[in-house]
Amino acid sequence: MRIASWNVNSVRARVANITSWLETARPDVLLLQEIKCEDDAFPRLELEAMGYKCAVAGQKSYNGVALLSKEPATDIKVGLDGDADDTQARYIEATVGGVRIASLYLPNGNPVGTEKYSYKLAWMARLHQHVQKLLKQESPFVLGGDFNVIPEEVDVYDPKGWENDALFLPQTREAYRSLLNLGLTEAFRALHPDQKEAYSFWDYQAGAWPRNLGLRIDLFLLSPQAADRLSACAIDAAPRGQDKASDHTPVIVTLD
DNA sequence: ATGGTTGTTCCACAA
Repeated sequence: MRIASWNVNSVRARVANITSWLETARPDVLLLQEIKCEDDAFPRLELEAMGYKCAVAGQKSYNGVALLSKEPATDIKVGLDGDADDTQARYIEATVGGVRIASLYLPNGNPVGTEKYSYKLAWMARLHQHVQKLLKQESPFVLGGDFNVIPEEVDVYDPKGWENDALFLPQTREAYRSLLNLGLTEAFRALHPDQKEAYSFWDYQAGAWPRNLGLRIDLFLLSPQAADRLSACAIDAAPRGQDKASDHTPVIVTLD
């Protein structure tokens, strides 16, 4: 089973990029983030024509996540528990082929020192709580998406320049590590412990893409039962170089 | 220190 994740930075602006990538990549599941539209505006017909069912948690203008799958997804859950007032569409989870799969868009958190950063930490705490519940099932699950966390120095082109950013602050990485330490496996780094300059995001500004000034923030976290089946994890940088590209590129994990 | 870019929307904000 191959599961891909892609922050598309507006699904409506990216329909051509997504369909052309799906034509050749053909993952079993595609997780999307930052779809930036409500459910009714989601380009369902175009993606169904590619052979995918769509489970969508949309929102006007900002955020929004989706889970596309060749086989129908069941038991769809939208949002994380723990804050009834949270209206941001950042989490969708469903079962495909016996695997529980989540598409998540973790809050960016900048600027630090504002309510945006406290929301990020609170959201991570809610995710932590939810993962504890999932782990009790002792079955395979995969959390994929834009984590907006730079796990380690090797995952950013300029660690010094990012040390005060919400994506790389010690407190952010601490919350991320405590999530991992529940017993999850970060698929890419587990399989490629020494690979440098393996990025999944390059800013639109300042020639970040041609200069390869990137970040690796699009991740797959696997439960022990999913990690047992982990056979590959790759970043496909090609879509980032195409016309009208998102600032993120797809990452693909393979479970046997 | 600033500016560099993209998308959505209302004349900024988020990234």
